[in-house]
Amino acid sequence: MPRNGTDLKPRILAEARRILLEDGYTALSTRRVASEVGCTAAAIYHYFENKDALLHALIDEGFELLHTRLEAVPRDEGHLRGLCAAYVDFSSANPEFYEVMFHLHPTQMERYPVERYRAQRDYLALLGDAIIASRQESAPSPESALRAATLVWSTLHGAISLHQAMRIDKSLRGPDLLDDAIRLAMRSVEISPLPSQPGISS
Amino acid sequence: MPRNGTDLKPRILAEARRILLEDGYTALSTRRVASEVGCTAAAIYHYFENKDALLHALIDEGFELLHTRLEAVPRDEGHLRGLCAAYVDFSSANPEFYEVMFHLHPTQMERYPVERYRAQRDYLALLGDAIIASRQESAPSPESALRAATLVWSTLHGAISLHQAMRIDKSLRGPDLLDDAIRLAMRSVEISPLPSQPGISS
DNA sequence: GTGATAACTTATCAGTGATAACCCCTTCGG
DNA sequence: CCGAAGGGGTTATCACTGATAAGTTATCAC
Repeated sequence: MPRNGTDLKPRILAEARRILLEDGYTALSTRRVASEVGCTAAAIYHYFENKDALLHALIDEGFELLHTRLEAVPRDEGHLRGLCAAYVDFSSANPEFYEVMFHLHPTQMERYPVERYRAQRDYLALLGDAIIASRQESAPSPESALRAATLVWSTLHGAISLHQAMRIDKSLRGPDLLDDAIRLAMRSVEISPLPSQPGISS
Repeated sequence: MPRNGTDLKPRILAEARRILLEDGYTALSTRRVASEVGCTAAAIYHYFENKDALLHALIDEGFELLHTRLEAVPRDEGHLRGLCAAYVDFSSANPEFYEVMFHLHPTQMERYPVERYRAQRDYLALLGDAIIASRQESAPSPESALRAATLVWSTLHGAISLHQAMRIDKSLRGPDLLDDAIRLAMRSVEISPLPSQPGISS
């Protein structure tokens, strides 16, 4: 039972989230979290197996936040476009969340199985449903919808990634690239099936 | 003058490159490099201002390699498609290079100005030229060619990034996503200008 | 009360990037 | 031929990082 008044676990999570959002991923160290919580670094290991577990809890939060954002998109005829815009908006509003959610490679975080990223299937399913709904005349199979959704996601992610890594040319405005990516993602499902898709039967 | 026989700088670079390619970015530490070179960690700081400078030299190598790969693409009617395929091939053949070249954020490597990534303008220029050449009937302006090239690049990068970070669904084959991205990137310039591009006059 | 157990702390380890101070070998001016 | 200069390193050390083992304290069940 807590001898420090309140339970430490939510406070650790809160401080870690604050540090991540305010000072970025590199500033997130166990000692820093501990000092702001008011405990010892070793205490964190009673609530989280290791630092990656703590980080993973934050990633879960990020996926949950993204999920609510995407669920809030009205399911009208502009559902797919709204999902794309909401995804990009989420990345711009929470760049630190986006970074740890999608940019941390297994190289840097190898302890956790990909299975825990199950929440990502949620938004892929959302995207897939929207894609199926957007072409009710020739409804694609679930598999090809998943593949098309992955391509949409990938298109948006590419622009977001380059934008956040500040790799695009200075003469280009970042938001323009993001807009272009959204338009292209929409196009990718309008004109699909793309020619010569070996893995797709339809 | 070298008292260790050969000059240490190329050997440091060689060992660092080997460690990066064989054991990945996280295994690349100054002490590890030093031990494999046969010197002390502090010696590295005589040849490189800090670890980031060493890493940056490797990134330069990566850009040079990518540059030669792209330059080798025949400039025929399939130039643009060849560039896309060569870019994707490079990322698959040299994932560790690709990671440090395009995935390291300023958060993790903040000492170096974006200007040193000038080599990236080379392949953007290559892409832009290929785009201009591919539509000689209505040649786009250099600015819109740069913008279109960035979108092509972004589309490829998105698929590569998700593939390398192992974020795509297990039921999907990674190469399929990469192929889809190449096709979509080609489509993006065939159907461009995309509708309602605020920043483009043509 | 007494034991068990959860909730910590203290001490410590191994490894990281980085720096200051020193040493040693070569080279060059005289 | 000799002594100063200086590049090419080394040793020692600092301030960090994540992580663990062992000890301590508070709380709860009985």
